[in-house]
Amino acid sequence: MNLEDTHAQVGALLRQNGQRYTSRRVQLVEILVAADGPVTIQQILDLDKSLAQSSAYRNLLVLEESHVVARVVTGTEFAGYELSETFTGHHHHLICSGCGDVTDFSLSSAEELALERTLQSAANEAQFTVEAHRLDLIGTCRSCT
Amino acid sequence: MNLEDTHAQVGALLRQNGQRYTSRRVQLVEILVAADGPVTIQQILDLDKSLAQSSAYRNLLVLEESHVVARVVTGTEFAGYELSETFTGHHHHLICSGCGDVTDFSLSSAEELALERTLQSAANEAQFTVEAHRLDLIGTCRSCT
DNA sequence: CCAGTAATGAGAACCACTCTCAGTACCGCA
DNA sequence: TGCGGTACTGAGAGTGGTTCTCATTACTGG
Repeated sequence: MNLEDTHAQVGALLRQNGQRYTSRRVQLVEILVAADGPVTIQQILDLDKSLAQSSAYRNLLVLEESHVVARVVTGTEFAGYELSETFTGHHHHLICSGCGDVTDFSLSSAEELALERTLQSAANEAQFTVEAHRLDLIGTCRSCT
Repeated sequence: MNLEDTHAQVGALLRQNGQRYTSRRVQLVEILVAADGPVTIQQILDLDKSLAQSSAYRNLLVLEESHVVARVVTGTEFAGYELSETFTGHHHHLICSGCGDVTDFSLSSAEELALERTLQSAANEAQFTVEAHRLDLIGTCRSCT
């Protein structure tokens, strides 16, 4: 999805929730678009010195409630935020235990389908209704090897 | 693994780390053995009123460092603790978005092997060295349906 | 242009978690 | 069995990421 369409769709999602697509929120979305994985609040504040911490948290919450961004908890540390799968497509995370960096990766649709089938049957056994799955790899990234 | 063996092995792991297996730690392990999923600090404190909060956190940290327990971060909420996979076997989590409850489930070894092969090849592409994977299902549990 | 309402920034408040420290329990050793 | 040293414990204070409050500012519909 190109940047223009992204902004248009974010605006639509926000308006559906009775929210405005203000310049602060545009800035946040652009930061997230530029990243190839979840971004922490601290990184966002460093990238945009004029943004108040409270505004960052508040707007990310609004964006989360409008399903524009997703909050990602990778470890014991801080939370990160990334665009929701509506924009990024379904994906998973490579979490480096050395530097804490998180990057996205995807499985092929065949692999993903096989995984979903497996998970569905496991969930059926436990009488659990699946809404989503979360799959992360923990290990060492290229630059930490 | 039966309770006796569990305590013996926990004791061994702790001694390897220069730690003692005190009565407080025995209590913690017994609480975790009785659970069928991660337990929060609050639940532990409720189950054992005589345990100081600081002792709970400190001992869980010691047990974690000795690879007896694993800290599990399921959502935006609090952390939970469970016995490490040495004791429970490799497993995954069913996370109920309704009540927040977390229960364990496992895949068959064939399914698990297939998953690992898929993940390994995806990681190779990204030049990422895999240490572990984490797979959770988010949805609605039986009693919240 | 003018309410009325939503968004913003600065700082205070909150709360899960960690640290400090004085008192207690345990272990090795004679 | 007693003794010294070290680890463990509990109570409370401290820390830091996150959330709340509120006065000010910026939209938006009429």
